[in-house]
Amino acid sequence: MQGSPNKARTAHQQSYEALRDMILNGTIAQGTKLVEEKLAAEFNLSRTPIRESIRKLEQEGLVVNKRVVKLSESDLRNTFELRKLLEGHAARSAAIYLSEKDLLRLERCVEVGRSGTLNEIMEVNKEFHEIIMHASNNPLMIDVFDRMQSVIYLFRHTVVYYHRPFLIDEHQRIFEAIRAHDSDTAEQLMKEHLQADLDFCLHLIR
Amino acid sequence: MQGSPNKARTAHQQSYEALRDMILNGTIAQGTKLVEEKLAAEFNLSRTPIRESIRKLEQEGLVVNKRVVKLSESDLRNTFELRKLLEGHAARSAAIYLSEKDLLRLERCVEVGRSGTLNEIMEVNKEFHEIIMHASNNPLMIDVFDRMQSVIYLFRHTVVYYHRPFLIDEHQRIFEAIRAHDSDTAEQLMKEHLQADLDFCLHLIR
DNA sequence: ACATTTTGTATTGTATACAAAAACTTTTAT
DNA sequence: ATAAAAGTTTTTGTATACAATACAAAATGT
Repeated sequence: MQGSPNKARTAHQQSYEALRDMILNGTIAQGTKLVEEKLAAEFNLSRTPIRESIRKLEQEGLVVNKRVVKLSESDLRNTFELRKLLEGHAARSAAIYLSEKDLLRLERCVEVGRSGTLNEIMEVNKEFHEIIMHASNNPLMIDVFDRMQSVIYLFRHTVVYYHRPFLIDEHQRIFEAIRAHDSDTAEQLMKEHLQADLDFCLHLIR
Repeated sequence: MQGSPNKARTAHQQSYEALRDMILNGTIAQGTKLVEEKLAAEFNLSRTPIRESIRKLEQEGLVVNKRVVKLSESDLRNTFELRKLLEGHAARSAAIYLSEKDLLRLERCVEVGRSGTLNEIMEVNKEFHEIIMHASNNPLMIDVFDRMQSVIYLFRHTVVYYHRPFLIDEHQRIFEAIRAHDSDTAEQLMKEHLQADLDFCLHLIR
C-alpha cells in the first residue's frame, strides 16, 4: 500500500509525513511552536505546503494551536477509553466474521510477538490491532482509529519498549477467543487488554 | 463563547461555514465538483482561503476527492453504528454523572419536543443528544461526535421532517433512565433509539 | 513603582502569478 | 470505427509578496 517509497508525492504530503515522524520520534519536542516560515526554510519549500501539513497535523491531534501537543494523563485516559469502545466492538465483529486468512495473520502476529526483535514486536503489535479493527468492516470507525494512530504510537512505544508483562499472552487469548467465535469473550478480553496497557502507561509516566 | 455574531472571523472560516451550509441544505448538490477558482470568484476571495475550506470539509467527510459526497445506504449504517457506540457509552455516563442543571435541560428538550414548532423540535433534538454526549466527559469522543454532526444533520432533517413516530417518547424514556441513574437501561434505550432512527431513515430512502 | 498606551517585531492570513499535472479534444494511424 | 498520440484547456500545486493581526517591549503618564 504505502510501502512503495514513491517519490511522486506532492510537497505537502512529504512535509506532512516528515513533520509527523519528527514529532513521533521526539526530534521536535512536545510544546514546540511550529512556525511556518522556519519549517519552510528547513524543508526548502514555501509556506504554502507547510501550512497544509500543519493543518492536517492539527486535525490528527498532534498539533494544537500551532504547538506540538503535550500529552497529558487525561489524554491518555481519553484515548484508551475510545479505543476500548472501538476495538472492543471490532473484536466482537472479528469473532463472528474474520476470514481464515486473517486468522492465520493474527496467529503469526502472536508468534512473532514471542520470538521477534523489538522492532518486529512493535510492528506485529500494530498489525494485530489493525487486523481486528478492520474486521469491524466499518470504514468510518477504521478512519477514527487511523486518526488516533499517531497519538497511540507515542504511547505504544513505551509499552513495548519497557516490556510490559503478559502483553503477548493477552494477544494469544484474544486470538483464541476470536478463533473460537466467542464474541463476548473476545470483546471482554480486548477491553481488559487495553485497560492493562493504559494502567501500565499510567504507571510509567508518574 | 461563540454566540457573539462576531464579524472578525477570517475569510476561510466564513467560506467554510458558507460552503458547509450550502452543502447541507442542498444548494450545492451531492456529487458536485468543487473547483477552487469558481468558488473563489463566487465568494469574492482568492483561492487560498477556499482551499482551506475544502480541505476542512474533506476532513469532515462532506467532500471526497473534490466532490460533494453522495451519501449511500452503507454510509448511513456506518454512521449510526458508530453513533450507537459513542452515544450508548455517553448515556451510561450520563446516568451516573449528569448534573441537576443538565437534567433539567434534558427535561426541557423533551417538553419542547412535544409542543414546539418543527424548527424548535429539530433544535432540541440536537440539544438532547449533545447534552448526553457531553456527559461522556471525554473530549476526544465529543470531537469525533462533532465531526459527524454535518453528516448526521443531513439525515436528521428527514427524520424530524417526516415525523418519525415515538421519537419523543423514546427521548422521554431515555431521560427517565438517566434521572433514575439506571445506566444499563440508559445505554440500552439509547442504542434502540438510534437503531429506530436508522431503520426509519433506511425505510425512507428506498 | 504601576498601569496604560505606543511602537516595533514576529507571525499568520490573503492575493496573485506561474508551473505542473490532470482532464478533455482533436487528430492520426490502423 | 477505434485506439493511440498529440495537443489544448482546465485545474491544482507551489512560490512569493504584501496586508492584517497578535505579541512583546518600550515609553509615557499617573
